[in-house]
Amino acid sequence: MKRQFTITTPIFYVNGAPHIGHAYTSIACDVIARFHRLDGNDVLFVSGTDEHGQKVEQSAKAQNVPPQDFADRISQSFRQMQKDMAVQTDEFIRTTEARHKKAAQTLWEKVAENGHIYLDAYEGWYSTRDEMFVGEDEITKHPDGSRTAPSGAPLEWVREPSYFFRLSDFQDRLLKLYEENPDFIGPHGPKREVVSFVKQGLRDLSISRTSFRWGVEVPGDPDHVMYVWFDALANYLTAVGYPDMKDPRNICWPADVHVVGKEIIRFHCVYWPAFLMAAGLPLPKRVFAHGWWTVEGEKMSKSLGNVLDPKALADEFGLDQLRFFLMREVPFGGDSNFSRRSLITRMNVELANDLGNLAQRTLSQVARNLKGVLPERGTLTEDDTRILAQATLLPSLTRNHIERLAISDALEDIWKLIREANAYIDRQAPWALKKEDPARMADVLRVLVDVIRTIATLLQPYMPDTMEKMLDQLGVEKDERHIAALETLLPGGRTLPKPQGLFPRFVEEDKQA
RNA sequence: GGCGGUGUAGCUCAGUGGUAGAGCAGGGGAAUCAUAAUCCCUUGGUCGGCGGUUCAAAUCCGUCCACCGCUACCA
Repeated sequence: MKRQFTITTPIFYVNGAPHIGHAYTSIACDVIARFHRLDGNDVLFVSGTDEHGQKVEQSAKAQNVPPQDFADRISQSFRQMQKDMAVQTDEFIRTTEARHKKAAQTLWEKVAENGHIYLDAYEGWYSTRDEMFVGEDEITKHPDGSRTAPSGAPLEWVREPSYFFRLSDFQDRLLKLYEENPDFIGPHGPKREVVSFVKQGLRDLSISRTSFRWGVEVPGDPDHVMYVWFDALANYLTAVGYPDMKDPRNICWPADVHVVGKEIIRFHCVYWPAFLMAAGLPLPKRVFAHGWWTVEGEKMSKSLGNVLDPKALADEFGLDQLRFFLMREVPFGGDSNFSRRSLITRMNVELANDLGNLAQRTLSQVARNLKGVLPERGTLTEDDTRILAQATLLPSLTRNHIERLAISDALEDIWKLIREANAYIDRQAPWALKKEDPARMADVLRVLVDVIRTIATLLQPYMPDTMEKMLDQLGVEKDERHIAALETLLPGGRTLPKPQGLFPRFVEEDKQA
């Protein structure tokens, strides 16, 4: 049954070049989006960049360029990264675009109209040198009564006018939301953190700043710009045409899932639903937090110099190989470690040996022993029926996993069938049947082609380029590659192209000192 | 400090009351269609420690230890 499916990546903050973490979250969303398209659904896949805030203003100043130029450059690098990773978004929202400012300001006006915003003052210890407020627990108190920030900068008590959002009014409604929609936040760990955070009591949220200018102006009070998160979160509405209620993309709201990094879970699970409730808008159905990558066991950081560039990795190992590894290595939602060794192991064992070799050994026999012509489905033995049944079941198993955002579990099930197919070909030994019973040999090879077709079809979201080639080799036409098409058998008699290895083994170059 | 997470085979992890699991790595064998790939069999764990509940606990409760994350207004 066809349905509308809307998915978003986190909105990327433009204070640095994209790294493997940004690629990971983009690819994960892309796999889910592609799977839904393959399954016949209408998909809106949204990504974008968050370009306002003091940090951007400062970074631009440090480079002596206007903030917009700075943001343009970094935003472009994120777009390029997604292109390099074969991530196909439908919308890319930049928070500096006019359409977005309009959406954010309209959202603000709605929330204000409904009485959830008031003007007061934000007070706290402020470091002029760092241009930031410092929390009570980060402050060092000195014997003479003075206070300093972690940076050592002196602090002064500052009172700054600020608009506040009545977040405290939403505590009960938020708890009710989590309770009535157990899947609203995933996975369980972050969910408990959010729930206990809300249960501890919510304070009203300061949602405007006067200390810098690089932001969306607060409607009716040009001295203030919006707190970046009020601005940034609104991008999800911008993507569906808000506030134009006649925009055809309106039907894409509410989003089915916001995929986010675990560090921004609170903004999406607490502030965002509260803003939407305050504006009287429908809430997203789900927020899902994924974990972080470490690199060779260490935290990725600029100072360690181990920040991974996704483009360089794709160039060295292959884009589909990289996509596969990122999706396979870790249960979506958990933290994981990136190491060359485990990437190479997975490439060689799972891609080259298990899958690539399965296709190659099957197709080379079709090419050599059947003159490359796909045979008709023959009389099925018990063994044939069993593996075909497993293949028939696979689409719904995979669909269920994707529905739960269990991206790696789906691969696990697909690989179970791949291993089973390798066992099947050994049991049936079509190379031995060649002389004894050529008709049976053709039947066995046909069963294998059908099984591999199912596998390749379902792997398209993960490895779009290579699976396209595999389906070409299997003689599957372009319009026979969606999930529903698996229910129709390929007609026999097609001539298959000459098979070629798709996943070469990766041999590490000798490292010379 | 508070809240939360993790701790299961050499490695990465699955397993929420009923005789310890998968993949990789290791060992033995088979096969030779294929990218020296594949298949079969197999070694290996007092499920972080201690205590408790139960006929029965990796699984529930308590406590301790180790590591990690969050602790709102700089995303």
